[in-house]
Amino acid sequence: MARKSRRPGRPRAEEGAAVRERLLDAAAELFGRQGFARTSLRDLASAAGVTPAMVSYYFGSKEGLYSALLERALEELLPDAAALPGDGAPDPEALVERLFALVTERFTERPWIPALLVREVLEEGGAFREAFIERFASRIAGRLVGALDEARRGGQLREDLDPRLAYASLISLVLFPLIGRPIFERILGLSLDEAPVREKLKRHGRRVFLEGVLSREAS
Amino acid sequence: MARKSRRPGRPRAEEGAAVRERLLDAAAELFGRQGFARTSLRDLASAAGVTPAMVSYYFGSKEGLYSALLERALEELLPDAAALPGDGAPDPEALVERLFALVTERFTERPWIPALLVREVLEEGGAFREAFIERFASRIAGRLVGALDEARRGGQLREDLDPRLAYASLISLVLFPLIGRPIFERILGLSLDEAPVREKLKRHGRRVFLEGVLSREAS
DNA sequence: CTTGCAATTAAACGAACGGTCAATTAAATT
DNA sequence: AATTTAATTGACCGTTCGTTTAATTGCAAG
Repeated sequence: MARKSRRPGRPRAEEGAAVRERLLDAAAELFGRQGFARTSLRDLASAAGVTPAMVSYYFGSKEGLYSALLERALEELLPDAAALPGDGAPDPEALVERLFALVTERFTERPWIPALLVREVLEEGGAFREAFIERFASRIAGRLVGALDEARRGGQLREDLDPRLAYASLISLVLFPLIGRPIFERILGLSLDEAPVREKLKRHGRRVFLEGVLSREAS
Repeated sequence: MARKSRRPGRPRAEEGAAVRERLLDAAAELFGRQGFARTSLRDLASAAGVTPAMVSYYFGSKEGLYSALLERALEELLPDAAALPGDGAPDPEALVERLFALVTERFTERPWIPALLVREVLEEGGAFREAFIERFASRIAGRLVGALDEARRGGQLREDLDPRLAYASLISLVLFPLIGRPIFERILGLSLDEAPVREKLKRHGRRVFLEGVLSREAS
């Protein structure tokens, strides 16, 4: 990776990608794989082919690089979130289908996203938990709980359903197989790299959730 | 916590609990709350009221203390796992009820267990993943998948159900609300400290899963 | 009562860490 | 062409970490 040691000084303009971007890429890779604390500035710099001082230069500190990375990751997910439920027409089946498809595909094509989620949101003291809740989870939760409740009042879902618990179940069914992917794959002998398996998983999850919450008459 | 600094030497026999146990307790608390890397030996020792050298003395190293802790945690959970499915009589409803009750109660009364699960099993590179899969997850998975498949062949569950995916859904519904407990509690305004909320959650999870997998005729 | 082992402390060690800085080179501006 | 600014390095700093060691004290065995 890192070319042989260079002399100091500003490099010629022709060469490769911006250092800032390479540092962010290296951070996504290494923080996702081994976590924030276990990744040293020296690791990061060497993966990006520069010296640790560049982290200070571009991001002020290791924490700064981390914030920038999370910022970028969040930015990538926001359009997905925005495209989720049609606020006006509460069609729970379409919403659920869309949610399963979105999460399953995004999280398999960019496996460092669930890894970061585990490390920085689920984990006690995770650096990203606050930002994630404020700017992401609570917004989505609000809309989904609202949509579920509306569908319930419209008679599509079971009368006695608590929409908050339904939301928790939905998120569990959608997220946990991908968050626990390495473990499930090993003990069940499945591979989400294969598209047909992903399809089966989506179809199965959708069905369990919908059968579990739809009202009997409406189904 | 730690009494004023003592002179060296072996302490009088009368006083409190064994140092080894106090170190394990402190490790459960601190590793669960702030993680392995962010917990220094000095933190640990001070929480246990001794000096960091005691960790070397009793466990050889910080890693050794960690292994001993995980060992103890696993030992605590094994009886629960053993008491799970009656191998002979596949009654999915009873099994599911037992599983929800067990996990929900254990994980709320000892919140450092889900925290450790996140950190050391779910997390990429978690130190406990291998041991957990070998000695715990794969055994439970084998038995549960078997029980689910048997129930399916017996006509209690949907004919077209893949028991491995059903297992994944079951585990997701049982585990994720507790693993993501702090986040769910915040964005949904619930508190699992209250027993009635726990009961509602169990009942809801059980129902979603069972409605999602039971065959229509048999229910 | 003595001798030796067990348990503990204070002090210190070397390694690794995050971070800073002067020096250096190239590009941009005047 | 001269000057300023941007980007980069290598060397270094102070801190913190996990671990080791020597000294110290109590207890058990002979």
